[in-house]
Amino acid sequence: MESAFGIIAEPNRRAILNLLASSERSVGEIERKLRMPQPSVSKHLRVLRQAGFVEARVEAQRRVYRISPEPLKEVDAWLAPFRRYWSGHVDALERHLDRMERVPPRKGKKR
Amino acid sequence: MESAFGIIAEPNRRAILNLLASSERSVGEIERKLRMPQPSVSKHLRVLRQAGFVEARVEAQRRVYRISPEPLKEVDAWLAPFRRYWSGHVDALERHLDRMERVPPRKGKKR
DNA sequence: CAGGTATATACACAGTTAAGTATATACAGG
DNA sequence: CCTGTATATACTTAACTGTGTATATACCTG
Repeated sequence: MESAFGIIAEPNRRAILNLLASSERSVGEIERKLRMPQPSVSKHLRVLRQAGFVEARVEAQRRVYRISPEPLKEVDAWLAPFRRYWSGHVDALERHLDRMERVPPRKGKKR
Repeated sequence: MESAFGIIAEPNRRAILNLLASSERSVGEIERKLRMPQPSVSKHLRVLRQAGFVEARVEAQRRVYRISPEPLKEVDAWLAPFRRYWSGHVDALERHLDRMERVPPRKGKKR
């Protein structure tokens, strides 16, 4: 599943991203902070890397991972149409759209 | 998988939410607009309903679904720490945190 | 070079789940 | 009532995906 949404559906991956949100980390640091087996960390990081959520820098035997924002940006963008449901500015337009924008599918009108 | 993230990992469910973002719809309307088998629509709607993404109003034999924002709000909130990566205001603080906030490498066990 | 550290990968397995098909329930209208 | 419409649910199946275990690769230090 290559969708950004599918990637962040996994709790451990979100935990890793949360950790990287504040600063870059090596695999070992993630492993210890999250108390998660090393192969698991590496595998999740691979998924995140291939999906563009993180990128790695090689530093001797270490790989230091950091956030790469593109896919998260995409998720953020997807949320846009829904923000009106909680973004305070509850004006008439919203209710209006909600009631009117129905497409009567080729039959008589109802209600 | 009860997490809001798991729920929206499914493309058809996102499509349904997108449709409902602009206005409420009956099951049949969704079925036709998305050209998706009715049992599939009903099943996805159940998942969405149980997870709090939508709520339904009964209207004769129809069930009219509409967005219920809470879980999406939660997703939106989760994104907050990452917004600094693309929210324009790229100031020194960010890079600073990114470099400095590393665990003091060794010198005794942590905690 | 040996030995240790850091990370990646291969493989088998188990749990989850979306899709398809069939059927059940509820209501409306003649 | 009977029929058609609208929606939900049961069950099976195939595909995926995360985990654990074991191993491979790379690099550093003495």
